[in-house]
Amino acid sequence: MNSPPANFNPHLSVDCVIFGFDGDNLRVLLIKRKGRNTGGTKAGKYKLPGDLIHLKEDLEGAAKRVLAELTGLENIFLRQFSVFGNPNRTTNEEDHAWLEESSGIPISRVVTTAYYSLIRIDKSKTENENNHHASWHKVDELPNLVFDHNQIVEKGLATLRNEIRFEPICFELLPGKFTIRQIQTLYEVIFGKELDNRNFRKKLLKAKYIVPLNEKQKGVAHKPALYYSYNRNKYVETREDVLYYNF
Amino acid sequence: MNSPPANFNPHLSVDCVIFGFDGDNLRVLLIKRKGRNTGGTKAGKYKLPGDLIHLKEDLEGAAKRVLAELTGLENIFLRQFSVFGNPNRTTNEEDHAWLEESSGIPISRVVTTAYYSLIRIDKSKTENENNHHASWHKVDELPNLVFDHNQIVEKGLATLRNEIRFEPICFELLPGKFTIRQIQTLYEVIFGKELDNRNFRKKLLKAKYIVPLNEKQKGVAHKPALYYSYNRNKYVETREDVLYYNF
DNA sequence: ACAAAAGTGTTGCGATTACACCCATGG
DNA sequence: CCATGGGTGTAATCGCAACACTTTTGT
Repeated sequence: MNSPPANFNPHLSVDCVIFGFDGDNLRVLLIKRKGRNTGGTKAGKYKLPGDLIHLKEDLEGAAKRVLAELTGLENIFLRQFSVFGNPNRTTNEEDHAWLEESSGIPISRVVTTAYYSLIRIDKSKTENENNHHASWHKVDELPNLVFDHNQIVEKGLATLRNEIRFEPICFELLPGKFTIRQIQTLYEVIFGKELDNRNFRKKLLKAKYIVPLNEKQKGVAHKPALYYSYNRNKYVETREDVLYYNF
Repeated sequence: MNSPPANFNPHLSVDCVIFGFDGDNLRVLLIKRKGRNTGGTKAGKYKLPGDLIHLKEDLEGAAKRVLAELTGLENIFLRQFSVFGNPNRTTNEEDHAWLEESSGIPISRVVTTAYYSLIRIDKSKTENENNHHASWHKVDELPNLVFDHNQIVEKGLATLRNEIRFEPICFELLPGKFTIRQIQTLYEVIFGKELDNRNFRKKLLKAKYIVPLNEKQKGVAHKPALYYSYNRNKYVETREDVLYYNF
């Protein structure tokens, strides 16, 4: 009925859990599914950004492609964390119909490799600048997603929660200059609990890769905070993992 | 030229890095590749146990199937750790020929999901009891494996090294009753360094899930060691992670 | 002057390290 | 009685947790 696979493999996909931090909340970038059904009653379920893998394409390459299309950014933090291959993950009727329709080929089961990615919201294309109907959603107030995408987010979040304790990857989520308080808030929302701020700064500022700038906040109605920046080289050289949170 | 896929998906496989501990060394279970070439000049390269995924089969199910066939064991420790999907991972000519021959179908690129598994060598079928030409190899003296299997082992080992620091999974590798020294040796070979045995026991024996038995070693030419066993329930109940090695 | 968030030090406790000798057994 | 590896305690140090007040700014 349909022609054989054209440029992509009908069994393999990547999906990206893209995290961003708006200063108060950890958010995930979702897109609204396009397709015939969009106008119907069940219009526009949300899904994770993802795509089938092109023939001859690397998995990570596919993830980067999806990311670049969506956010306009290259060289962003990207890490594989799991594979989802349950044979009935795509058997929900509506989901399956959409799959075949949007890919144009008959599809039985899709195994997806899941990546999580950390981006600076301010650097990304805004929600309206791309034509993917993308939007940022609070990670703890997500709508129902297609397939097993809720599960994928959950596992991606668990991975982030774990890895951020040992590696200074939080800076991928923060602007180029930031205050210590911003880092602390980020940790607090990721761990879901408050941290003692004296102890937090003490620990954090031992890290030589967090360097103070000669610049303070402006226009705030309280003592302005000092800005810092992250020196990746200092981390790579020394590999000192001062961040070691046992929450 | 060939008939379409019969019972399995030609793009998806699982591979298992099966670790065992013989009392002195960490070992990996390898099988010798069967096929026409076996008799030829380049006879019998080693590979990881693995297989293509059956249609409608779960990824983890496939890994369990491979494991059960090979070792005769069910319910063994199994954990997904990565996906390898580089499009030229199977392009080595010899490897690729073997792939198509043994599967009977034309194959372009195979994405494999890698699992690592911990088993008690003594409980497994012996090397001769199965007909897969399986053998245990010291993890630091592996031969050249097919495809990217050396890389897969390396990453599996790195994962094990990390996870064993936080979870009491070492018992999966030890016999039902064991001495503290055995655990220590296991950690030493995995971390590749010696540990202070007074401090090691002190830390270890705080864990309530390691319970002393009323039995000692017999027939050793020195003070016999006390045997202990692992109480999984005590761990699951309390989740006390006393194992916390910062090697 | 007031509100609001930034920034700062000390003390007690528990965990980690370093380190050396006696014990039980088989041969 | 000797060789072998099992098993034990203490003291010094380090890192972590708990905790409250002063500073700087805008209004």
